[in-house]
Amino acid sequence: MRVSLRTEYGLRAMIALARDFDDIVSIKELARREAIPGTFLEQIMADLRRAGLLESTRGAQGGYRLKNPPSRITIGEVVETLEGSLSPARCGSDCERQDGCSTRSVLDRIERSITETLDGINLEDLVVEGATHE
Amino acid sequence: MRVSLRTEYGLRAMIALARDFDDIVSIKELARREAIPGTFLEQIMADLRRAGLLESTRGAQGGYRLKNPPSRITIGEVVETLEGSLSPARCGSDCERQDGCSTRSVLDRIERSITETLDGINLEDLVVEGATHE
DNA sequence: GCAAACCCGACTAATTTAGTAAGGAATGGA
DNA sequence: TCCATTCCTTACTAAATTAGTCGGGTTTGC
Repeated sequence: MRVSLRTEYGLRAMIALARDFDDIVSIKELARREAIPGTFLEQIMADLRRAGLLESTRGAQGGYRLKNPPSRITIGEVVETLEGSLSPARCGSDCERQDGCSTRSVLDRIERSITETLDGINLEDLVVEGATHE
Repeated sequence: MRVSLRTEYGLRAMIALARDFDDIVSIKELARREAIPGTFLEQIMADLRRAGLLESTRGAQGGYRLKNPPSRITIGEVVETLEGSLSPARCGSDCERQDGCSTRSVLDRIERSITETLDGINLEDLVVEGATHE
């Protein structure tokens, strides 16, 4: 259960955009600032845009910016977009004790707890926390 | 960031042992009850024993049981044993802004939050919650 | 002694991760 | 109008991880 590098990159890019909320920043510039491979970041940003967390401007002088203010975007949204569900192989239709299945409730409980935790932290929190970094 | 099947198996086995806290249960029996491949479970149990969460008895009529009462074992311990750290590639010695590195603090904060959450749930909680399963 | 059970390391197939590569489409400015 | 810039999309690949299997060894109760 580790956070993938892909998600780390996505979080860092989102936090960088949160720091300059008013500007449009290109992938090239973001990749340079955060030392992330450009073509990889391109894919990540596309996913975040499709998920409705970013908006893009195409063409020259184009780039990305947050679709909502930093305080309105949680890291839960970012992580869920880039990682998908927490659960492993799901208890499917072949599970004979579907209703009260204890396995299901254990994983669900863990998933709910973690989701709640991550939804409780927004980008603004992280910008403030990491403000001293340069 | 998904919980591996390996960890799910480990959690289920630990919960099963928590239900019969007084008995010694063999891997064969545990594997049957929880429908987990026996030789795979064997490896998982060995890891949990090495981590100090289980104790084993060798030879005929041997098996495993929890080293401590269910209320004293958290799922954080189980998950950490079986999954290892949450973090991806760590911010190593080549990171030029080691001290105030914002990346580091972001991942650390996420990791701390999740760890706290998982350490707040013990095996007894889960036994009670899943008690209706059969 | 022998069967039941844990113990241990090596091996493998399938999947996921972390990218790279190549080209297409939109757009601002000269 | 042209063209450099920038986003957009799909396809591919090497390395790592996951989910096991396999074959043997050791311990112990009966």
